[in-house]
Amino acid sequence: MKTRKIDPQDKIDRVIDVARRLFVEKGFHNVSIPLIVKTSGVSTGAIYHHFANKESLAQYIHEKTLFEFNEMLISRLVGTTTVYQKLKAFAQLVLDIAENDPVLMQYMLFMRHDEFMSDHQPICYSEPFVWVQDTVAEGMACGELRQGDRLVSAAAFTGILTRVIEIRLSGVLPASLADMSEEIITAAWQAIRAEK
Amino acid sequence: MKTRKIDPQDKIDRVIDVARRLFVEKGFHNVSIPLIVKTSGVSTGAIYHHFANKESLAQYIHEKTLFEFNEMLISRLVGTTTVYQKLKAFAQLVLDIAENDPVLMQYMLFMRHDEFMSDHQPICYSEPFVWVQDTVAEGMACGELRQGDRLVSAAAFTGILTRVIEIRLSGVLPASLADMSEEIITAAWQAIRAEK
DNA sequence: GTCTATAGCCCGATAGAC
DNA sequence: GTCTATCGGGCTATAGAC
Repeated sequence: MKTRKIDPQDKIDRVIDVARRLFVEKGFHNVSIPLIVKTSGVSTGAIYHHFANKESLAQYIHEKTLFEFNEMLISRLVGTTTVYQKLKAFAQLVLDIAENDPVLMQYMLFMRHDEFMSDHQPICYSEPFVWVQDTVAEGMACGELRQGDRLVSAAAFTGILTRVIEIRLSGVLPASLADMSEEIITAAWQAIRAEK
Repeated sequence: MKTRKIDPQDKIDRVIDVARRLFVEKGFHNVSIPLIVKTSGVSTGAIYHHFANKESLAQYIHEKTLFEFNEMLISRLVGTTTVYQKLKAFAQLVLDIAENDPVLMQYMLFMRHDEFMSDHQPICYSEPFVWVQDTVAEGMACGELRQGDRLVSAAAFTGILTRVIEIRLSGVLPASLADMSEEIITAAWQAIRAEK
């Protein structure tokens, strides 16, 4: 079996990683192609050979990121049955990602997708967030959760998580989310569960 | 008393209003001076006469917006005594603003301040959010709130509000926040209050 | 497929008349 | 104080060699 000299995919993967990090750090319009070229070590020509333009690159990164997150969620849900278990698995996942792959989480939470997607769907319509809404609806139906508007309860649950992650990633919260996860998940659950 | 012909302040106020709306809608770097000129009807020269550069304009808007919000909070807190009353007043304020002055709320929640302020303080350090943290600490001390990390509880309370506002302002939540305020504030309170 | 060089555009900021 | 006209610079995207 011949060893391939240099996989072209390596270059493009490097571009994608670097560009996603830079987009998150500086915002789409503060990241120039020359900067991506300098940071990734891949030339302008190579980038434009793979992507029609800067928007296409950003859109590709967007889809790839959502897909990765969704795959992780699906694998975490294996074996969960109650609404509590499912939502806890979701919460644990986002807290884990925030600590271990902060760029992915920052992209999901803070990226202004409308800067490169004119017909942009709000992120609340992306699969994982629709899943939270459906799970919340299920919890209301079976009495585990307080009755009410499913959008509001879903937003309450995710809002706690995202805001805690936000203060952690901005450096305000000194403790790691792993250490605080029990307390965070308790707060999120109290916000939506049915009264005893 | 003479009537002034044209108050120069009018022009500059129009620039500030227009620029804040455009910054919120499109982001700092997607708003060009020519666009502000066209939208506000005030010329390039007039803008640069009042502001050293585009960053200065954005910083002025930033300070003005935070100041306005803080003033509103202070006036809403008059007469409140318990931690519940105080936090409810805060919640009611942000929900009211989100419905009545969405640009102000969008600015507070979604603006990337680091695009025009290099030494930018995270917004969680701004006066109103520090106030929430202090109030939460007060509630823990007197037993109204569940014991725990004050940053986490404060983030839980504000996170519910901001996420609900986010889905409302993005058009996903059809019901007005005024109609949902009781349910929203209940969720936020349940997240942090002491067990009965 | 990948590179360098550069065309063409729009921006922020300035100059100078009024 | 306000205007129009314009300069210099950095950007996206392309051209053409290898």
